[in-house]
Amino acid sequence: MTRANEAWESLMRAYAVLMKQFNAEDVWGDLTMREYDVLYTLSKCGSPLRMSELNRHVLLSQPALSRMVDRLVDRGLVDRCPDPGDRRGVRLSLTPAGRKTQQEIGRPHARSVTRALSVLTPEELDQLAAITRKLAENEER
Amino acid sequence: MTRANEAWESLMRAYAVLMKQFNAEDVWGDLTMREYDVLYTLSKCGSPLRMSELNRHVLLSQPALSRMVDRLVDRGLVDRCPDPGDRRGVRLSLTPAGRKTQQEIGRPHARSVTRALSVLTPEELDQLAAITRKLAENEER
DNA sequence: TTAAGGTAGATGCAAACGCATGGAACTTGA
DNA sequence: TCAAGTTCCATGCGTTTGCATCTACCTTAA
Repeated sequence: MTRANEAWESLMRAYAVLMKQFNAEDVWGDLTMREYDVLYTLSKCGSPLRMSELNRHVLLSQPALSRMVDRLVDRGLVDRCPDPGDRRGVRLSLTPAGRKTQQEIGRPHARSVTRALSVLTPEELDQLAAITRKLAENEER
Repeated sequence: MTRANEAWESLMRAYAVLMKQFNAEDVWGDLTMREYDVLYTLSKCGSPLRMSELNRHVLLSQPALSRMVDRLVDRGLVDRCPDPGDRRGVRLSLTPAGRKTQQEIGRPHARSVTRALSVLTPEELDQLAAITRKLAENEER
């Protein structure tokens, strides 16, 4: 077992444990965590976002994301309009209602995150952020 | 945005990026990553394992796990037998075929993991493992 | 001993997923 | 300029998922 494999296994385990914890919290309203993730990504990355770009951030297949966006559009949380520059593509953005929903869920969820990670020291938090950022940025190889 | 929230977002993003990378690798045979995860957990945690124990390690609802184990039993990869000490429960273990399959997939996958994490220094790998272990162990609060 | 409450895992069912594929629009090179 | 290849997103379809619920078994306490 190499160091790399131990680190990855430990990361996966932490992810699973925390995701379960967060999922069990009663803050999601009538959204799933995955749906919230889409709203959050749209709010964070700065709309409008392309489908493919959004898909890069969300752990979901392209067809599944396509249909989830469908549903969010139907529910009035996301706006999907054709991209004038590339007529194959779409431009996705939050509606005002979508932004509101994201914020209302995001606030208590952010508190849960803070609480769950409060076992780490500020130095550890910085290290964790730096290391995982390095991993995520190294998208190709 | 607190440090904790930045760290968590970065961790999630790294997880998503790496999972997509691994999923795209052609090493999974006729298993899904989630199915492999079950076999891996059984091999790592030392069988026999209770359903509920297995469920703690796998990011899947209890019913979904129950049915996945069904399928793995049907395919001859997992053995499920009643627990003599608690007749509600079951004892899950790998069959020889299951162990073989896990190893055959695990080997190349482990190499992918090593490669993907090779952007980190040994010190960073140790820090990552230590920090995420701390997070996972703090299961309750 | 037994009734009340809790825990382990299975099952019905609607919703969501991934894979394969489709059509339309962009890009490239001859 | 236009045929071949690529990219973008949507759709058909069988499989898997989560929620709610069920049954069976264990535990506690009166």
